[in-house]
Amino acid sequence: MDRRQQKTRSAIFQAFNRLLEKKHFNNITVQEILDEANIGRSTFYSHFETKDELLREMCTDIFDHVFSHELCSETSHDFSLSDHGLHEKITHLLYHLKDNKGNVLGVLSGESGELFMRYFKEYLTAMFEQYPESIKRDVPREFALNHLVGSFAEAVKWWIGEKMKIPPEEVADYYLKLIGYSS
Amino acid sequence: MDRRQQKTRSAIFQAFNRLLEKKHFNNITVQEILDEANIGRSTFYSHFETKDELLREMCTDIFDHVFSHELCSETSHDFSLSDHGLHEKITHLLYHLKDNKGNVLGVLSGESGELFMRYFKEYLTAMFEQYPESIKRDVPREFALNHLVGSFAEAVKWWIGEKMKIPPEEVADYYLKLIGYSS
DNA sequence: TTTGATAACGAACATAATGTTTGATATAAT
DNA sequence: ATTATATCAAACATTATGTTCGTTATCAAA
Repeated sequence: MDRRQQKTRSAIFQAFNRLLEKKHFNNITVQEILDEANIGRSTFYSHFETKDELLREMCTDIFDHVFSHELCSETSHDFSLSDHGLHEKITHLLYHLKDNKGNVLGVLSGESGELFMRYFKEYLTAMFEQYPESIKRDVPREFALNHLVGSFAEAVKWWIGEKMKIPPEEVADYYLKLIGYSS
Repeated sequence: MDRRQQKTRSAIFQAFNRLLEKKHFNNITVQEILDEANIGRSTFYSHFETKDELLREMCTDIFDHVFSHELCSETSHDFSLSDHGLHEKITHLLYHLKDNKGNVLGVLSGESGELFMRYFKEYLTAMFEQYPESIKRDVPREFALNHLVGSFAEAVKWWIGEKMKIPPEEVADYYLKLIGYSS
């Protein structure tokens, strides 16, 4: 990819991030992004069709990074399933989120939380599906999966709201207790 | 209040509701509301400052109605706590939501659900606090309560997304199983 | 280092939605 | 019947979105 494209793309992302920390997604105009990123109007539209697509792409970038180890370690070797239990996986994920603090998490706890959460949940669904034993069987699968994903996402939101002061291991502990998971 | 005001106010609410059933809040224009309600532009703006405020007012209307029984039955007589277990209470609540189908469905769709969920969770927190046995004790109280409230709200959202085709009793069953609650 | 390709620029433009102002008309309260 | 005011329609200002186009700057490859 052309260096120029990389440069403007990342300029847009950074500008967008800065704005998202301050105001709600809906109240951010394209013009503000242009000013903050210091790029031309037509340039923006040659990269993203709409503001929504910008958010979508930014979210996938972030989560691809946060979930990268998780997913590839799972799909590449089979034995990793026994290597890493759900507890370790969750802990690992929380550490990643903690690392990403500056860029990303202001958004998640901030005003545009729901939009961000939607993408987060997509990734979480894929994750939990790799741990069939976590999905209770005396309840419809979709319902149980939705419960796991939703409650974990809520737990993370709460944790972030509490400034992540509880250690990841402990959060994982609490969560697994509440969903009745025994490794 | 002037009859004329009542008339247009309710005309706006009804029109808005009809539109919310068909399309997403964000994609509804004021013009469409005007056409559907058959009122003048300036009339709308003499009632509501923005489209968001219209949604907000409609939400409070709905919740005042849906939760009225719950709240008054709890605060008025003490014995109701022993009369109704958590299972019955949840079932009751779900039936109320189902009655409000049209309204709730529209309001909950997409990002419009944010407001709905916030109000909903406030009520739910109060509700779960009346059932101390539902809050697991080997986990910080705030974490556990957040889990109950968040996961129930998610379950309801899912249920509504599924057109409420599962009977309330069954949803209550599933949910209580997942949080490990034994009446 | 030259050259051909293309990304970025910026200004102008079309389109669409929001919200305001106006003075005339209709309807309510008393 | 009179007074107050809600509604109306139409025009208007404003703001944001997304597109177009000719120019300029930058890149990658020979």
